[in-house]
Amino acid sequence: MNNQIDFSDIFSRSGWFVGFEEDKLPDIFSFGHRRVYESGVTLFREGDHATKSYMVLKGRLKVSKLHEDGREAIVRYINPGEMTAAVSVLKGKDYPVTAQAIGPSEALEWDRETMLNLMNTYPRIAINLLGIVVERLDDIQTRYLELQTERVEQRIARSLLRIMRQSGRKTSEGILIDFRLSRQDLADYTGTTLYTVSRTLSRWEQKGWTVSSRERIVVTNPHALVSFAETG
Amino acid sequence: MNNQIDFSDIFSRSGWFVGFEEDKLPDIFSFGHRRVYESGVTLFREGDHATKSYMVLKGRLKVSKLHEDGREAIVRYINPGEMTAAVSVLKGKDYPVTAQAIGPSEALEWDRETMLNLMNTYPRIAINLLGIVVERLDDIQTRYLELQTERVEQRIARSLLRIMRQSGRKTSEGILIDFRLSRQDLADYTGTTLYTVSRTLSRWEQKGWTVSSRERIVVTNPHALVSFAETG
DNA sequence: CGCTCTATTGATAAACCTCAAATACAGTGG
DNA sequence: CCACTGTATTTGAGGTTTATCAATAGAGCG
Repeated sequence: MNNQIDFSDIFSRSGWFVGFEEDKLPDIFSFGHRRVYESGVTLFREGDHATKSYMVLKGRLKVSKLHEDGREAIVRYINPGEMTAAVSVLKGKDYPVTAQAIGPSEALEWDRETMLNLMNTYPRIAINLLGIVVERLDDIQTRYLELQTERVEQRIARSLLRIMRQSGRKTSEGILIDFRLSRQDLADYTGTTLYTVSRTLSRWEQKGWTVSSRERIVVTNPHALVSFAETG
Repeated sequence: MNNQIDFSDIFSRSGWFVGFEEDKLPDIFSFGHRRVYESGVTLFREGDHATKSYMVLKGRLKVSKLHEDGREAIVRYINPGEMTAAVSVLKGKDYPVTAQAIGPSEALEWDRETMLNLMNTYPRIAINLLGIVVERLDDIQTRYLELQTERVEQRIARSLLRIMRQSGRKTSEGILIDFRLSRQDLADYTGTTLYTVSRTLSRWEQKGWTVSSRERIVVTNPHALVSFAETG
C-alpha cells in the first residue's frame, strides 16, 4: 500500500485547521496515532462509549445509524481530511452513529485525553469544531426537509449529486463516484429501496444522464441531473 | 401581560450556562435586549443574513424549514430557556431556518457584536454551544432515521412523545401539550399530512391513549403510546 | 349569528415497497 | 484460463401504505 499522504490536500479540506499556520499542524498530527483499516472494518459502533476521534487520511468512512429491524440510514460519507467523532469523545458520550471503512482506508486517531490537551493548547479548535458541527446540522436538516417533501426519484438525484460533489472525480466519461457505491448504499442514503434505485438508474441511463455498473456510478450529464433535482 | 420571568427555571433549562455561577448570569443577560412578540410573528427567516441570537423567556418558537412548494418541515420547538440562532450569528452566516412565535412570547436578543464580546469574556460559552449543537444534531439524525425506516403511525407517536417531553405539562387529565398544536403542525413535524394525523388521533382517542380537540392534545396514556412507538 | 379556520371522515388514486426469479459480474482457486 | 461461487443488479407482478380530493361538521370570535 502506498504510504504517501498528500497533507497539503488534507489541510485544505479540513475545517479543523481554519486559522492555523500550516507549520503548527505537524505538531497537532504528531499527537495522533496513524492506523490502517481494511475494507469493511467497523471503526466504532453506535452506542459504544466514545474513546477516540478520527481524521480520515485515505479511503472513506461510511457513517450511519442502524434501526432495530436491520435497516440503516447513511448519515454521510467522511472523505480524506474530514473528521468524525470529534465532539462525542470530548463530551465523554457514546457514539451516536456507526463508522465503517469503505475500501482500504487510513485514519489518524486521537484519544480523549489528547483531544482535551489539544483543545487547551489551541483554543481555536473548539470554534472550528463548532463550524464543522453546524455545517453538518445544516446538511442533515436540509436532507430531512427533502425526505419529507420530495418524491423518491428527485431525492435519489439529490443524493447522487451530493455524493458526487463530495467524492466525485472527473474522468473522460463524466464525473465518477470515487468509491464502491452499491444500489443498496444509495438507497440507504436516500431513504428508499435498492429496487427503486436500480429502476431509476436504468431510466437515467436511457436518458444519458448516468452510466452505472456494479457498485460504480458515473454522472455523464450533471447539468440535466441538477435541473431535475431542482424542479422535480 | 405578566412580566415576571422565572429565571431560576430558565437557568436550569439552558445548556448555555453549564459551569457558570448563577450570579454571573444577570451580567450576561444585561447585555441582551428583551422583547415581546405577538403570536405568529416571524423572528427571522431562512436565508436572511443572521444578525441576532435569541433566548426564549416566555412562550415558544417554532423553528422550521420551508420548501418551495409551500410545505414546511418543523425542525423543533424552542422552549423557555433555550437558544436559537446562536451559532449562525457568530459565524456571520445566513439563518438556515425560519423562527416564528407560537402564542404570545418573549425573548432575550443579542446582536453579533455582543455575542462575540461575551464569548471573549466567557470562553466557556463556545464549549457550551458545542454541546447544544451536538445535541440537536443527534436529535435530527435520529428523526431522520425514523423518517426513513418507520411507518406514519409510529412516527406520529414518536413526534407526539418528543413534543410532550419537551413541552408537556401534567394535568388531571394527563400530560397536556402546553401550546397551540394543530393537526397540520403535528403533520409538519412528523412528515405526513393533516388527514393522516387526524385519523390517527381519532384511533388513539378510541383506545384511550389521547384526548384531542382544536389545536390541543392531551396524552392520557403515555405508557401505551411509548410502547407503541417502540414496537410499532 | 354568521364568518373563518380547523378537524373529521369517506372514497379514490398514486407512489412506492415487497417478493420472486432471472441475469450479470468479480474474485477465487484449480 | 476457466469454471465456480457468492454478490449485486435487473425487471415484472402485485399489494400496501399513505396522499389526495371532496364534502361536512365543529369551534371560536367579533
